[in-house]
Amino acid sequence: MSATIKDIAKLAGVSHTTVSRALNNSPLIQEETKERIRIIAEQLDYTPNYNAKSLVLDRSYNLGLFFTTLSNGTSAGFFYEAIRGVNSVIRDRYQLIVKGIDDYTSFHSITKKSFDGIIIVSQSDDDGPIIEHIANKGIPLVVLNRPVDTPGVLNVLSDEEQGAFHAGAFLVNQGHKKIALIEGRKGFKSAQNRKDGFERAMEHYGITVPDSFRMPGLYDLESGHKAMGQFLSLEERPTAVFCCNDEMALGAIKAVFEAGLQVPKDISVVGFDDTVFAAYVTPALTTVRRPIEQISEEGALRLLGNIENKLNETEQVLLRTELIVRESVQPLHA
Amino acid sequence: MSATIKDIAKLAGVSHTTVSRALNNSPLIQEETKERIRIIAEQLDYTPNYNAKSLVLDRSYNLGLFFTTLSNGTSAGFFYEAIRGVNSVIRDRYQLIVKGIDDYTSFHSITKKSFDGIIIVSQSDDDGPIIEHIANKGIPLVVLNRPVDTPGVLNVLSDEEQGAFHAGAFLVNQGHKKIALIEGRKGFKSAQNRKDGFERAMEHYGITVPDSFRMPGLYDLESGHKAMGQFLSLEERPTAVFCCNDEMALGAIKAVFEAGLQVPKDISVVGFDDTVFAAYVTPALTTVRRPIEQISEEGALRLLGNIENKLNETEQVLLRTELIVRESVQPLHA
DNA sequence: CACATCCATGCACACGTTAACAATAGTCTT
DNA sequence: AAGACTATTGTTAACGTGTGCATGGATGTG
Repeated sequence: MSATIKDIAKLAGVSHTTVSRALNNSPLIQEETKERIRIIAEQLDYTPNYNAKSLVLDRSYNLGLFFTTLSNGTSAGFFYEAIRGVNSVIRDRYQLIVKGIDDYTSFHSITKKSFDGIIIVSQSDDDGPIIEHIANKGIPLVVLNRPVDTPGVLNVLSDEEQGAFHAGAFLVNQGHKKIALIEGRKGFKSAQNRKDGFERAMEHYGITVPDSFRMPGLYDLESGHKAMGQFLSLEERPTAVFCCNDEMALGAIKAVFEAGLQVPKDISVVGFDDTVFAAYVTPALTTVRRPIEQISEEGALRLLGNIENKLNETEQVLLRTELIVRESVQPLHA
Repeated sequence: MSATIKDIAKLAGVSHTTVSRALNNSPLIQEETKERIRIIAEQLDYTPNYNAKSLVLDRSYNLGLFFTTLSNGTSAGFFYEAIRGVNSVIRDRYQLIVKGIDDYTSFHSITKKSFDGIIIVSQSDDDGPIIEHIANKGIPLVVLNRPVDTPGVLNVLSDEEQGAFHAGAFLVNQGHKKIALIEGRKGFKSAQNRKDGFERAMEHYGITVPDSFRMPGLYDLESGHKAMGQFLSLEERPTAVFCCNDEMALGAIKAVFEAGLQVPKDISVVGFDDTVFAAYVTPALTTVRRPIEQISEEGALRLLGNIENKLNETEQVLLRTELIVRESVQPLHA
């Protein structure tokens, strides 16, 4: 059906070896021979058979992009940005194969032959086994978005501690002194990091946060709502609340409105994640944005570096988050 | 490195052909021989080399999922749902290769050898050339989301005319009689379909829409804002406005608020698309949802049918939209 | 002029798999 | 008991490409 190097060879009156070399721009072949062959290839609309190439070169030209799950729980914006970021660096050098980890019944088919490298956008501790499997098989790997301590694995993620620090600092700089915290789900590393950053900011500015200004949370709407309820029932209320994610912030805002108060006029609220809806709720939410697209770009870039230079660099890279200031924080003039 | 059928053959004391047949469960091989070979394969942790398989079987096990663009303009939710839908159908039978059409500098590398089939989620008329290229190459193809008249191409999309009809009918059923229309961008087929559906609903219920109740639009925030401005300046205002997409609806709502009026109390608004933010704006937008996930499922299913049965069914499938009722429409009691 | 050197190309095989055809042994038929 | 048929396995080539080694011609050198 489609032309092969042998067809070209016949027309050019050379061996298929020469054609192969010419099309790969080998220095062994005379320049004019190359040119002649290139022209014939063009005329025949020749495209190399990548399956054959793969077989002999032992490369697949495939890059795996695996998400914890495709079916549920991954936010659309997150997903989109991750694919965009990776795609922007690989362009036409590799094919991007998108998969959900939970679609695998067995990791058996994940081999060095079928993937030149793999990018895991990890959103759960359950991804441990697949990470280990891939590392064991010796496939170049980068894990994004979640800290991971398997040795020999590249790891790129956002510096959430720093992001939370900035959010806290911002509140202080806006004149707030009575600042409360709604924590993330216990056991999640992100929850710990965000809390740590917040605490560090408070310490740094010499602000003490009483125990009554700290409430646990579960990263969901309801727990944010409940926590804010508690704060509102205090004799001395906080003037600002830092919520460890946007969803809890939304719940918190709802609680404020239900109490007949206003955000940000009566209480300021800051979230974390810059979820898609953050810009559209009322008031638009001031929040911390994780640079997902940048993370995936950086991750893809370093992975390609490892693949193409046959290195095995294995550091952990932290990228800075960005504070997105919208309308949910009120400056307080002393 | 990794085991091949020849390694298995040696251990089993048979020829590699027998191993190949055994592992492919050929009826030619004795059941006990099969079992013996399977056990050895298991022990060696054998995985077939798909590149070799592909070469001889002339199949790639790859399915292309192409979007008009990845870099810009595709909405995240749309993107996510499309991938989910397709992914749920193919599972482990194929690898899903995600690409942006605008990343291709040449379609040259898109061949029958590298893709067993291709799904195009089309969002622009500019996709014409690639569709034709793929159809010419004889690669099984389905185009989603946008009507396409290239012969020999499967086409699955939502019935927007019907969706707009329902939206219009809903307004009438809520008691509205003075209903206005903000049209989509001229020249877009979707604009025509949505308008047609709306008109049909008005006719069906015997409601006349004066010319002053019709404004052109560009599918963007600003044109929606401007059009609503016009309606508000009329002596006799409409009580409800159907906007041909959500973004214009948003602009329209903004105009209402700026005029000191309320949605839906003073004017009801309906959108189209169920964009991600539709649920989060205030008031939450009543709108028409296109079943993207269902479209991509249906499309993938039919594509696989064509691939695996070597058919070339080539019909156009219209799927029903769904009216999502939220808070932007007020029932009007006569 | 004989020999070494270098440049451009070809030969033959390899990659891992499937499949057409051949071969062997056992079974059935008459 | 001979021939036909069947069931199971093996032999060999093929898919399209890349590469180590061999080859042959041109060029340079003493």
